[in-house]
Amino acid sequence: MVGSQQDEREQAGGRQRLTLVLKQTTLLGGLDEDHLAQLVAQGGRRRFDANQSVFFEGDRATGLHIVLEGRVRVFKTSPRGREQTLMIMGPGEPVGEVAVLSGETYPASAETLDPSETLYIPRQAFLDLVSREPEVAMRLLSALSVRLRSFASLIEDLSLRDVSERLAAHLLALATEGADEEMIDLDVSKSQLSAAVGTVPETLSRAFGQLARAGAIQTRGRKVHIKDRALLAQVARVKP
Amino acid sequence: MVGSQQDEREQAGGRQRLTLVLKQTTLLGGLDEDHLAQLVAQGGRRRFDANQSVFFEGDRATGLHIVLEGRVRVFKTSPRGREQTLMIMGPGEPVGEVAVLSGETYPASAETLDPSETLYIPRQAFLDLVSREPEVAMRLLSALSVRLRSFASLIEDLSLRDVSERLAAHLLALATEGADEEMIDLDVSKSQLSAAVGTVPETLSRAFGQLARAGAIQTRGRKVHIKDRALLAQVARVKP
DNA sequence: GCACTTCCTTGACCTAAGTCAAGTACGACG
DNA sequence: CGTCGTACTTGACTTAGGTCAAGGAAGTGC
Repeated sequence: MVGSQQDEREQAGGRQRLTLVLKQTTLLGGLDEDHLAQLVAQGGRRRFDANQSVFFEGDRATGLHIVLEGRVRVFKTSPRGREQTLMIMGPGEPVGEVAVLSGETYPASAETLDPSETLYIPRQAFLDLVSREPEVAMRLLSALSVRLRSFASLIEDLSLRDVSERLAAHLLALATEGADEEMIDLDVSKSQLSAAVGTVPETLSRAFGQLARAGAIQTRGRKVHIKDRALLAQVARVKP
Repeated sequence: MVGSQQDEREQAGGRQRLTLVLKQTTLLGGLDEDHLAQLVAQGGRRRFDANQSVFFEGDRATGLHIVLEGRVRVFKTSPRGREQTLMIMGPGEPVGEVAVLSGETYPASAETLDPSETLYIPRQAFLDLVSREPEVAMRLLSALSVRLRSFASLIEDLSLRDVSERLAAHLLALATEGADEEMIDLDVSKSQLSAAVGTVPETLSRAFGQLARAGAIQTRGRKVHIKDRALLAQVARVKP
């Protein structure tokens, strides 16, 4: 019976650690231990390999995921196989909440970029929580609103800017949010980057080449050195 | 004094009528008369001519508008003058709420398509209401979520579909939500329609011509007759 | 009804960017 | 380290669609 007792101890410890992780999330960080434990008990941990599907566009939406570890990419796919990334969510961020709040199905697909772990929360449990906890509702409103801003920007890019402009803006955003404002260490493949920028790998390469020949950047593998930030901002048509 | 008393009666009557209108809105329809009256008192009615600006992208976000009458278009503009419509809001719908929920500035511009009237609600008044009234918060979450779905669709269109496909899909959506599933009475100019589809008027005309020559539609001024719905759906790559 | 203005259509032209193909570079594995 | 597979780059080519211009159609005001 010794092995059985050890298993139960690890499980209790695991749950404590999980609520600790949730306490660090923006969305759920305001909840007390009891609420968090209840939420964990209603849902469940999900583990995914890298490049594994979390859900498919059109699937019936039974719940949402909070990313605990790893990254999850949300994207649309064309019949011809091209993809457009909508967003990439990291630890602490919700995925699939739109489908839980309105409609019947997931409006896009989601898959992991890395080996990942999520907390799955069934639809009703989440709706109960949000309607009872004003702070969670407010935090969720804020998160959705940030997402709408991001989508509005992407729409603007796709409609009103060419690929080099879009890439320049994307690189600037990466540099601004990174540790080093001059050296970007791309944490996704070039292929994924092209899906985020809204183009195909061939065109992305060409756009990188243009920016490099113009003297704005210099690339080596996955590293991008921003040589002339003002020029990059000019190409991107944003403030430096 | 007779004129003065009449003015006060009309104002009280106008406020009663206004709360009645608000009672019909999805967002605020669950509120009682007192709350609605309080909200009205905190904000104010705004009247706009057709094609008048409501707010500009980048302006400091002091509050949001509920459309009472008319229509308000939210859009992005490129330095070269092209426009991309994000959404068109009609009576009962909020405009600018994203900016109130996160960030400092409006992320897009808004202008009226028709002579319009709005209820302006200052930022703090709205945030107070949402945090105190769970039902309003839930309705707002649902509304934002619908909007995210709509944006995701637009992103997919702009990135993964060509103009004729986009126009076909747009016409199908209009026909589906209209009174007559075969005859669409366009309620915006062709120029505005092109901004919604993500192109320029010349290309829109050409796309209309393609769909007409293929036998899917027939146009006469602002009326579009859907002659072959299945074909239109096939072009749009959606279900009929 | 007429004149004027604005919207829409059509043609000519050019370019951005996607498709296809092949070669190079890089990463993973044994 | 060598081999293999995959990602990325580059070239050739085609096409979608935007720009510019002009004419026709429709709407507005007197």
